[in-house]
Amino acid sequence: MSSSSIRVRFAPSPTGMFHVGGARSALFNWAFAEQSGGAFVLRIEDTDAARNRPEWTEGIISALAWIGIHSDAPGFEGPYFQSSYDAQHRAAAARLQAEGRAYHCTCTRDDVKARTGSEHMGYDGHCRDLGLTEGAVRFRTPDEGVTVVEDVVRGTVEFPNDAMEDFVIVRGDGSPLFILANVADDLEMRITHVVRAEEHLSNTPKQQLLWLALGAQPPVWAHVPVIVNEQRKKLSKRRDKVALESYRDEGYLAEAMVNYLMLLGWAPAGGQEIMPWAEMVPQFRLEDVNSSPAFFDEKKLRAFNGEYIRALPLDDFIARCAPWVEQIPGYDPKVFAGVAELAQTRITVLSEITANVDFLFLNEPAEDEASWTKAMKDPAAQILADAEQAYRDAPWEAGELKTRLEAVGAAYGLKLGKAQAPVRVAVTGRTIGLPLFESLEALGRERTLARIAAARARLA
RNA sequence: GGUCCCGUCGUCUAGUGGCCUAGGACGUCGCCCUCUCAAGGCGGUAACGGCGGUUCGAAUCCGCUCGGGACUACCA
Repeated sequence: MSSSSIRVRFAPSPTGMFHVGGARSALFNWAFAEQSGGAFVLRIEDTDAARNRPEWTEGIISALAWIGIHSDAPGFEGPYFQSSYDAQHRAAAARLQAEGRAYHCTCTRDDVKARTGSEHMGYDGHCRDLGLTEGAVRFRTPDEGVTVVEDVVRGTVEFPNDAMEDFVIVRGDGSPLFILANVADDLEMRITHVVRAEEHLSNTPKQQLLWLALGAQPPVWAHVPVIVNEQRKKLSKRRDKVALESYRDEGYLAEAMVNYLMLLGWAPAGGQEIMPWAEMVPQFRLEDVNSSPAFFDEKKLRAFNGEYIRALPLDDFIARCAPWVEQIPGYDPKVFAGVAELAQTRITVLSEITANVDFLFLNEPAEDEASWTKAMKDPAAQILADAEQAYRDAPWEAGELKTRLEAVGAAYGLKLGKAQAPVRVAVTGRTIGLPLFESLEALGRERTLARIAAARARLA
């Protein structure tokens, strides 16, 4: 890998399950780093001890690995933990104070409100020149002019300085805040491009001021659009299904998830959407990323997943189903291998494999009341009786089983489409499923006849 | 309230002044195929938020307006 000086970072805080929005940001960073042979730095922003938990950190690392961002891949650096850079953060704050760029302040929110008479007005600069030696530390922002942020996806964005309050960079207890720690770390880790979600855009002028005050050249900024729900609100951990892990557990393929996520806010040239990672990377451009929010559409994700499942070589498909089918009591890998191909076009998430093949392994087919009432109508009892008769001595092969059931149905003026329904439900428990006669062949004569008999008994 | 961002089919997008009677994908609807269900094939549906301007010509440029969103903590 040709190494470049490009260094990006992904800096999640471990305060919950790993989010699809975070995954998308990570992927954009990863693609950008990979295409230039640059570095991708993973930094866990764990300075909010009250909300952090080690298992969330583990979750981030394993979720990143799942989508192809492995800690042993070339270019990957970290994980670093923000909490272990506390000394550097404090040093940065001290330097800012020493140079008159920041000052102590003992005002409370209420003090400020009382003075300004407004909920909405920011800090009024009360302690600016008081020369206090304790309390929180605030950064002195310019009173006039504008701070210009050059953003690769948004263009030039100007923020009037008079609307920017002197913000707190260190708490009263001496611990640095995100806004400072984040900048100090990016500086320390020589980050060249900050690619993150748009929700951080309004922090950016402040951070840019911090970079400058710390004597450094700010990075290239790229604020990618947020991912929203159907209400067009930012995806929220409590309201929306956002945990990457839950998609993995449902049987979404990592390749499909990655492909889909990359398309949220970006599109490869030529209109082709299903595209492997290796082909997307070289053509990914930050400047081509859209600036409007994107809705996370699980329907489309499912469609992608179905495509990816169907494209799997059969062996691979079988292997990927293992975590689900192995949990079916009585599971037999050889039997499953025999019907797997029939199931491959019929599922869109891997977890659906269970309902398609469980009848082959369970002692009794699954109970589904709706299927039963739908299929066991009028001539059902006779059809089952005749089928049982016809199958008793039939050569146990799908084509023959089909021919015989066709004949059974014909006696009642029924096409195979109707005639097969009672048999299907008797044997598999459900009205929909794999092609019936191949299923019977796989099940075997003995169990097929037993289930037909059981259904007849229930009907009688 | 303040600051900022965004606005093409229901959704993700292509489109950067004429190739646009706006293309693709998902969804949806219909047809074909068919032992159920899928898959597959074919076809349909549906959008430039609005109003003004610039221009021979605007989805593309400008202004206004409306609508949506983010941030606004001694959280990250």
